[in-house]
Amino acid sequence: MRIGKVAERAGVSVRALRYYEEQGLVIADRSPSGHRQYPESAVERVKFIQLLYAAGLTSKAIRQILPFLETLVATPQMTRRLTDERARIRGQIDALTRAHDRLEELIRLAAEYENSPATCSPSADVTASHTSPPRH
Amino acid sequence: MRIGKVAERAGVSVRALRYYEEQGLVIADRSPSGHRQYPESAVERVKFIQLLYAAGLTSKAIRQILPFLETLVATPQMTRRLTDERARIRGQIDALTRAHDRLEELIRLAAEYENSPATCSPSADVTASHTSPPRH
DNA sequence: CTAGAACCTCACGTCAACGTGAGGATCAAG
DNA sequence: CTTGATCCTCACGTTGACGTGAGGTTCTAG
Repeated sequence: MRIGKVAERAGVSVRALRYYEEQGLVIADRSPSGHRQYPESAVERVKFIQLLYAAGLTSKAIRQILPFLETLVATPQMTRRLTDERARIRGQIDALTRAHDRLEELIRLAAEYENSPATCSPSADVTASHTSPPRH
Repeated sequence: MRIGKVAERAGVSVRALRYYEEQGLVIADRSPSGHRQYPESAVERVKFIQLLYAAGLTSKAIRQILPFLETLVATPQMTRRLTDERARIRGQIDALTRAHDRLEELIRLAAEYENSPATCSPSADVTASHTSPPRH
């Protein structure tokens, strides 16, 4: 399969695929004329790479994890990398969840204002990081 | 309060605080000599800014949301911004959760391999290791 | 009074994951 | 055979949130 088709099916740009090769994340055969030739499996591989990128992993971190997919051989270092990244992602989810909850709180206040602008509490400490009190 | 103290208490760098001012996220008085003077509330404000940065908001997005904290006046656009960002964060949490689950799956496979490498790989040459050998 | 800590303003450097031409070769269809 | 789509390799540009000096002023403790 050629690069354009892989890009289309994996939902990434052609440039991204060339970049992934440059980073050692995908390997492509070459036709006699120099065009990249990908196996079918490349599509799933690229999708997985995208998943990890979306989770905040760097090219380097992905490159260190990818060999496990092929060999399924888990060295202690490999296990360590996997669990480390899992921990990082958990932390990231926590941070996002905190931000989400704070925004939700603000959205609730906004809704209260839209329902009755005149009666809104004048000095709620909106920046404080306490959790909202139990609503009855 | 001066910039160094605010930085320390909010857990950010002095440079970051100057950058936030440049971006219009915090306002600081100036002493006659030109040193920035922050109110106590600046610490919480900066922590909130950091929370939003950590959730992937840009300076611009934060700048558009911050006025709501002071006025508590919710225009339709403000409500829109808040809910839009909440949606974005939810999407981000979803993506992270998918990556997390996928890593967990790999970690499970790695653990299986470490428990019985022979069933995963033909080469059973186990050199001296401090990990506990398989007990019959 | 003096030294060092803390502050100031430029202004260039960084890093990652690509985007965006430039300039040219190759492929697929009519 | 030609033409338009697709591909190639450089190689510089982009974006965001700061880092990092350079060169100079101000504050504060002894």
